[in-house]
Amino acid sequence: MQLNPSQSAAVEHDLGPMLVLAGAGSGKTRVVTERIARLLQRGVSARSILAMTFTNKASAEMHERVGKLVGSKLARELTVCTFHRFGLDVLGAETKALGLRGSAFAIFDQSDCTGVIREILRELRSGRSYDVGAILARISNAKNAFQTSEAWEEAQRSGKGIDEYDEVAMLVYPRYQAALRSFQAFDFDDLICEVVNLWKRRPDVLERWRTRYRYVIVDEYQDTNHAQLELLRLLGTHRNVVVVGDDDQSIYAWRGADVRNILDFEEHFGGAKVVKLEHNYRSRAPVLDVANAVLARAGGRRHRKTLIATRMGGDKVQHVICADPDVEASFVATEAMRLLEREGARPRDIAVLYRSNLLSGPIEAALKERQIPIRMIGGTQFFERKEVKDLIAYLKVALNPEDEMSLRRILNYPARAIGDAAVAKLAAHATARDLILWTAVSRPHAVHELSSAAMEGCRQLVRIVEATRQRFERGEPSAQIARALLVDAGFKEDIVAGSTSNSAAARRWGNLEGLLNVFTRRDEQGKGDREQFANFLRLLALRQESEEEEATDRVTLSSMHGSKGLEFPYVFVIGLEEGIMPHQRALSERATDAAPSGGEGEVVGHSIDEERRLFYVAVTRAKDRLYLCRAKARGSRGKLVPRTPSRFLLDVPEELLAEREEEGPQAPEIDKTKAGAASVLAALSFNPFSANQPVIPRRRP
DNA sequence: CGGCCAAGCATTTTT
DNA sequence: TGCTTGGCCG
Repeated sequence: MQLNPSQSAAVEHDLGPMLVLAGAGSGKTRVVTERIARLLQRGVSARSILAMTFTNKASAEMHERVGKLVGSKLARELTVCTFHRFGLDVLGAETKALGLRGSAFAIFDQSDCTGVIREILRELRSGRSYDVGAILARISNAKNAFQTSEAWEEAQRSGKGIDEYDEVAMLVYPRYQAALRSFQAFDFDDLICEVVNLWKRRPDVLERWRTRYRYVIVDEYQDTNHAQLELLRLLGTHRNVVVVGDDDQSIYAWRGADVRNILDFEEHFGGAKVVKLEHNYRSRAPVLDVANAVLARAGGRRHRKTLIATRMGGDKVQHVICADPDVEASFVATEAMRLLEREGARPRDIAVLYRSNLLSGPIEAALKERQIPIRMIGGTQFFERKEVKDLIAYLKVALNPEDEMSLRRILNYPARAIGDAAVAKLAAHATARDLILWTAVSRPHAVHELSSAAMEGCRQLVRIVEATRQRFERGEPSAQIARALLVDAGFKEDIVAGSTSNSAAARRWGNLEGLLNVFTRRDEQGKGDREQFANFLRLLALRQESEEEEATDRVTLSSMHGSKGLEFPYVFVIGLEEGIMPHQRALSERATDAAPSGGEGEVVGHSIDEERRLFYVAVTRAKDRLYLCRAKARGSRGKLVPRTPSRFLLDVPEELLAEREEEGPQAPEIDKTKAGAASVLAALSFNPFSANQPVIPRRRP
């Protein structure tokens, strides 16, 4: 298909900064990929082009699509990666300038970081428990604003009120930074901030990167934070900076994204050209009418855009009013069934979106009941799951005994009598003699006053790690090594013993199998030596899913956030009630909420707008048909509570919606709970536990 | 040190 | 309502 005039303007644009305001479904990726192809055609060297995205998935897709246009050989020369990956590569290439011991550093994910903070809080013995996530969020905000702990403290004290969490965060921040440095580790924020710091400190280093990358393209620009803007400003002196985004889809302010980056782009990069892509090629007119109505009420500063439909016709958007969540779920499932059987829809054409993952339960059950295959997006990232991290930590220690963070993680996992006291003794012993912790662990008899149980625990751990190390030396495939390790360390027993239910244990074991599969796949493709494997493990923190599925034909269940960038012919949005969408937390502030640094007060109004944009994102996922569902009553910690319709729903003019009521199964409401459970079991007609429960082989005694 | 029980509390989560 | 967390006791 031909490009429209705005699209070609963006593709053809020559020199100088440009902001492409790409409304939902306006062919943004196409514009970016065609633009890259165009640059290459004009003789720009592929090596001088840098395209940054936020997710691995987005960068993979972009890379692939450019490859289709220009050939994979040329595409390989391009740098298409996530912001964080770029930061990592810069830091990795500049270890000398950074003054790091050795060339490797660790990358700490969220749980590593909260672990560090938990430890610091324990040392501070504040006598009260805190939400570590809230503290981390504040530290993260400060870091991204390049406030040192002192400057931050100063700013906070002179400025308006500081709350309790600010106080603690101030106390923790410098210790947290010091701890990271002592582990020679970077957190995700550091991957960006430390690049900026380095470049500011060392103009000569910056100059090298500037000459290398003369064309920079950034996707989803509305999601960038202050540090990323700084990085871009430093790198973009050639002024060939092109950013693409949509301020109306800014939904990550709570994670530190600063929508002002996209609003003020023209100020940050003087003389910028602005192109608006307002033609929508995704959704039918009735869907877009609703989307535009939602935006019409948006407050705050915006780059005003109105989506223009190109796909006319189509059904009115349905407003489905359900008696309760079970009715809602059965409506969704029944309607999905109808679409599959009568309208020729494939499962992959259907998505169910919700504000909070908590809402997925009934839908999941209702779809399963009808044997409809589902795929869930969201939840804890694969590589952040505890058991996965435990196994990785073992492997890391076996490959590098100096990795103290990983060692501490596995020291007493599974439990082997090395508690807090024993760890403290081991650490004290090591520090006093200037040894690494591992050395102390391998010679427990030398450690003063270590209990004999703990000593035995150390010996056991050393045996396991040592056996693993030898396997690596013999060059066994990594999957095989990991499998043996699982047996040696007794993961299975611990998981079975430590899980509340069989299905939980099965799920966790399944995650380990998933990790083994990742290893196997890697083993099969050429593999590489121990060092490469160690590096691979290190990079897992930056990777999301175990890169499976995708191609599977299933109904998608996703949080609204998780659905960004996706599209489906049929979309159900559920739970459109006050308190859920917008979420309660957006309506009333909580002490643990971290206000984005530099934010202009009025936090509450701010977040309501973000909720509205989130609703807009959800609506614009739909191509052909959209169902907006709400329940008249919904459980809130156990009790069924009446619910009022979401204000966003009320903002949509009535004539744009087709309203229908769902009363639920006419089956006389005898005993709801019993009838419900019984009918579910009857419908399943097979053992509900056998479904996703891999057989757990018993280990020989 | 580890297991058990009770209280508290519960968004969203690209890297 | 169901899970995590922390405190207490064996």
